[in-house]
Amino acid sequence: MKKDKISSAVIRRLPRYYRHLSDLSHQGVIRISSSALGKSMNLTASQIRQDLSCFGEFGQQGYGYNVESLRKEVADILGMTQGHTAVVLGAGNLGRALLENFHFECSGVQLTAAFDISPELIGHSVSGVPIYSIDELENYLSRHPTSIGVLTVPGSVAGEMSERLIAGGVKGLWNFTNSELHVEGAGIVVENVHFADSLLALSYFISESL
Amino acid sequence: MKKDKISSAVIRRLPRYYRHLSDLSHQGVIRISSSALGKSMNLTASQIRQDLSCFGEFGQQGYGYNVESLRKEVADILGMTQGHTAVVLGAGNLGRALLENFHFECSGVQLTAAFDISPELIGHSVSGVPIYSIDELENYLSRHPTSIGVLTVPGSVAGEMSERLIAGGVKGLWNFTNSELHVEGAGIVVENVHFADSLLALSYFISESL
DNA sequence: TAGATTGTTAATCGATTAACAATC
DNA sequence: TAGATTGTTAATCGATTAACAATC
Repeated sequence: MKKDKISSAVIRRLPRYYRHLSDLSHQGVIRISSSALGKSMNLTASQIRQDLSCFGEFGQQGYGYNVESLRKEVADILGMTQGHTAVVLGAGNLGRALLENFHFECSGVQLTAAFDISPELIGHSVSGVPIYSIDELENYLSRHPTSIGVLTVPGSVAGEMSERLIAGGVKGLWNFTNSELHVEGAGIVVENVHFADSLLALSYFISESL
Repeated sequence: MKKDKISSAVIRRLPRYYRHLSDLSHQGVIRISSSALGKSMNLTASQIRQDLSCFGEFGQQGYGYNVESLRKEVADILGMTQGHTAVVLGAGNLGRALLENFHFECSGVQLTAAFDISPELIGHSVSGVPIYSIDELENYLSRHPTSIGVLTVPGSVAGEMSERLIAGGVKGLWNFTNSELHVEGAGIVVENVHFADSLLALSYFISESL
C-alpha cells in the first residue's frame, strides 16, 4: 500500500538502499530476498519490506526482489531520473573538491556551471565545468533552469547567495556553509552538510568509548 | 537522573545544542529557558529538558539555564575538552579544503599533521599544518598519540589507510570516502560523511515538492 | 510571597519488529 | 506440489510530548 507522507527515517535510508543495490548489481547479483539484503545492511527483513512498501510492490513471493529493477525503482523514488541540474557557488577548495572528485551524475544530477568572484578562476573550467563571474548568476539562471544550488561560499555571504538562487528559480540548496539558512518561500528545500556536527558526534563516541 | 545508554537521536542533537548555545553566548545572552531555546531551535521545551536530563541537572527552577555554563557542559559531554588530536590523510582538494577552511579547534580537536603521497605537497605546510609523506605515518603516530584519522584519500586506499591508522592507535575515523569501512577491533568508531546520501535526500525532497 | 521554570513521571505517538495469510 | 518469500496487519518497543510536584 502506497503511503502519502513518508517518514524522514525512511527517506534517510533510501540512499543506502540505492548504494547497496548498485553494488550488488555491479557484482552481478540478480535477485535478493529482504532477509539477505537485511543481513548485508544490518537491518531486519521486516524493516526493508516495510520501507519499500511505502512506495509500491516491488517484490515477488517466493522469489524476492530483482536487484537491478529494484535499484531502478529506488533511483526513481529518489528523483534521480528527474534530470535535476545544479550550479556550484564558490570555487574555493571545497567547491573545487566537489567539482573534481564528486560525481554528481552518479546521483542523477547534472552539474552545469560554477560561479566565483576570483578573476583568476573566472573563465576557466574545472573538470569540464565552466566557472563564471558571480555577476552572471541571474543571467545564467534565467537561461538555464536549475534545480539545485550548491553553497560552498564563505558563510558571510551564504544568506545573500541563497536569496539570489531562489529568485533565479532554484528549488533546493545544498548548504556546506556553517550559516543556518532561513529560507522563506514555499517549496524550497535546504539540505545542510554540517561537518562540525559530524566531527562532534565522532568526538562524543570516542570519548564515551574510553 | 543520568542515564547509562544515551540514544543516538539525543547524541545527534547535541552538536546543534552546542552551536545554538555558542551563538547565544556570543550575542551576550546570559540565561535562557527551555521553552525559549526550544522556540529558536524548533524543538519542544520538553524534549530539551529530557535530552539534557540524560547527562545531569544543569538548570534551575524559576530561572532556566545559564547559557555559557550550559554551553560548557555540552562541550564536555561531546568530548571537546578531551584534547583530541587528528591527522588528515590525503591533501587533495578535499583534504586541503578541510585544512584551510574547517576550524578543527572549534570542535576541540587539534589538527597536527597531514599526509600525502605527492612529492609536490610533501614538506610544505597548509594553514600551519605540515604535510608529510604517507611513509612517515607509523613513525609519526608512534611519537604523537592521535585520536582521530581523517580520510580524504581515494576510496581505493581507504581500507588500507584505516588499518594503518588503527594499528597506530587512532580511535576514530572520520571517513569522507565512498568506501564503506569495515573495521574490526573493539572501541574503534567510524563516522561516515556520505555526500551522495545527502544530495540524494535533497533530490528526493525537491522531486516530492514539485 | 507569587511567578516561573525545572527535572521527572506518565501518556501519547510513531517507528520497528514479529507474525501470518497470500501466492509465486 | 512444497518451499520460499512477499506485503500487510498486529504487537512491541522506543522516543517525544504533556503534566505536575518541587523549588528557586
